[in-house]
Amino acid sequence: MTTPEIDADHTPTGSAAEDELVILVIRTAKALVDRLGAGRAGGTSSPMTVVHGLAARYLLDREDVTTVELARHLGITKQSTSEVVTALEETGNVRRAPHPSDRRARVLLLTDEGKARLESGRRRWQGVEDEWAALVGRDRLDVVRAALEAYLAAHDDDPPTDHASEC
Amino acid sequence: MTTPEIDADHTPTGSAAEDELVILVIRTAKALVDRLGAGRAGGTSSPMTVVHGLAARYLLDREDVTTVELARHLGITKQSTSEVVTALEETGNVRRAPHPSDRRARVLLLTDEGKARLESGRRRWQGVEDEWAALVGRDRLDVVRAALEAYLAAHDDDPPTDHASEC
DNA sequence: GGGAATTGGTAAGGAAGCCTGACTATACTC
DNA sequence: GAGTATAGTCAGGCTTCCTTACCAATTCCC
Repeated sequence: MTTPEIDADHTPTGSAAEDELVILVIRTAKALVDRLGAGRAGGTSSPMTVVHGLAARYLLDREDVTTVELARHLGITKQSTSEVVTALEETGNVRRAPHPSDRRARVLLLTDEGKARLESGRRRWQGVEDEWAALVGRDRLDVVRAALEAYLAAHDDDPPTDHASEC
Repeated sequence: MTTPEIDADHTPTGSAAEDELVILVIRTAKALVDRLGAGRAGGTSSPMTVVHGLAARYLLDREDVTTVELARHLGITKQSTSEVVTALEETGNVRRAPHPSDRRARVLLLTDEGKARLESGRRRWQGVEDEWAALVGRDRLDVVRAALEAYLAAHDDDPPTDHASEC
């Protein structure tokens, strides 16, 4: 323990395939998704998939999120978002309440049950993160976090054609 | 650096939603995929999707890759991999050649055209990476790369039930 | 040598996630 | 009040991937 000494220059293994960073991020994300999904298979409490988790996660501590705002955050269409929310609603994790000032909109609220389940999910995520930290060190992971946040902050807007502003 | 002394206070912004690292990785990956896919929409040269890119990327500089090995690398079933390879073959990027020593197997080889297209794709990835580097600095990105590689090295084996070794 | 079990590969059908297109109902602007 | 923009839903389809089922070549083992 205590800093596994990561060796930041790659010293290519010789054969082939030094993955690009972009590829690494995508592959890691897939590995994480698979990992998290595996837990779900065990009949866990989590809603359904990762998207549902992301959606619920976004709802936490917010009380004025509408479907379209969630859609923007998730980077998918509002229609797909609506499906996700419906699933979340049917499993008792989310409640649709009338919007206080806009009668066509509805705010999405986590139910108590939803909060509890999300909390369990978050603990699981935290576990993975801790494990990762044990591998490379907390400080490195902080750098990773900052870099990812910076990227997302820079282009958090590649909407898959909200398609409402098209002629 | 190399300080076991964990300094875990992130100074929460107060309002809400400090994303977990796991979430950040997944969201970044999606952003990247969307970004890369956007280029494809413009009638670009790239095969089809990110998976195809990952597959082609793995084939580069290797000459003895079979479908199942590729499947293992991609983390999907061999059936799905076969589909991917077929698509790659139909677009002239990959060629299936008989395996030198195993007559039931076939090796997957990038055609010259495939190599050219892959190269163009890699340049695009590199561009994204450069942009990111401009944002956070090369050195930080090197840390990110190392951390991702470490994670993948640790659990690169979550096969979605190869399902051939069951009961 | 001659099965039996493995392994590489393919084919057909289905589940899941997301998208486009079309349509209400409310809100904003003049 | 008319016209446009926005929140949301419904219907249908595409894509990706998985499951189940199946061949063909290989290896194990007697």
